[in-house]
Amino acid sequence: MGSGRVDDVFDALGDPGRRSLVREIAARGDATATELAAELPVTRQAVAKQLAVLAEAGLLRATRSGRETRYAVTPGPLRDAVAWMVEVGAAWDERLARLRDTAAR
Amino acid sequence: MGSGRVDDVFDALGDPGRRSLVREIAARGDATATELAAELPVTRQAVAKQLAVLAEAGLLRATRSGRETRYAVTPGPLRDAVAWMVEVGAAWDERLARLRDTAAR
DNA sequence: TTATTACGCAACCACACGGTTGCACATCAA
DNA sequence: TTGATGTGCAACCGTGTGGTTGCGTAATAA
Repeated sequence: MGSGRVDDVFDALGDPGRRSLVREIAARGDATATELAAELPVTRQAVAKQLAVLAEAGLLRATRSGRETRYAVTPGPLRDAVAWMVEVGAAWDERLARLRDTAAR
Repeated sequence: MGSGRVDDVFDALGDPGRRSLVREIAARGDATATELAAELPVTRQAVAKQLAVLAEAGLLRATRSGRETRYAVTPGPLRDAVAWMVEVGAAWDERLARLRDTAAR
């Protein structure tokens, strides 16, 4: 169950840098590669690469307007990943199943 | 918040093979490296290495009895990871609500 | 127009890491 | 004891990938 998309999400979230990007974008609402790179010790191209991976995994949505491309968080895949964790956890600990209510919302 | 332990969990779950191991152990209840490797196209040492990573992240608990070491899932860290995802998702939702208010005006 | 800004793409590089082989030690059965 | 089984540790290897530099192009500003 839910292995296809969920796998991509975990792969994408497997990198600390990418997790920071998701966190930052979620906090800002949206952002461009240039904006994000401005406050990081890496180049814009590096950030753009990671944003591409996140977008490929479905975690971000890219919208180009004029000469800039803005990225925003797509909560759907996150919910799938949460479901996976709850599922695995539920097999071992029924207490975790209660989180399903909170997460499913 | 939620950066220390959660980061280890995502790093550990970032590998497809390790996710399979967690899934399998959760289904069995517990298992040893030898048992798991018996049904995989990799060596016991490879499995043992991954189990060590998972245990280091707090996802597994190792219990040695006699000459065998059995691993079982520890649900705590999974809960933290779920919390992180819900948190990020919530931040997005909040932002979205704010945009909705602005647009309605 | 010219200059500037923001992207995207393509090589290239270095290092982390998953996997392997080999070996030594501990435990249980004979 | 001897033999089989289960681990753990160390060294080595190949590759995936995050990061960089460099360049070409589209969109705004002057």
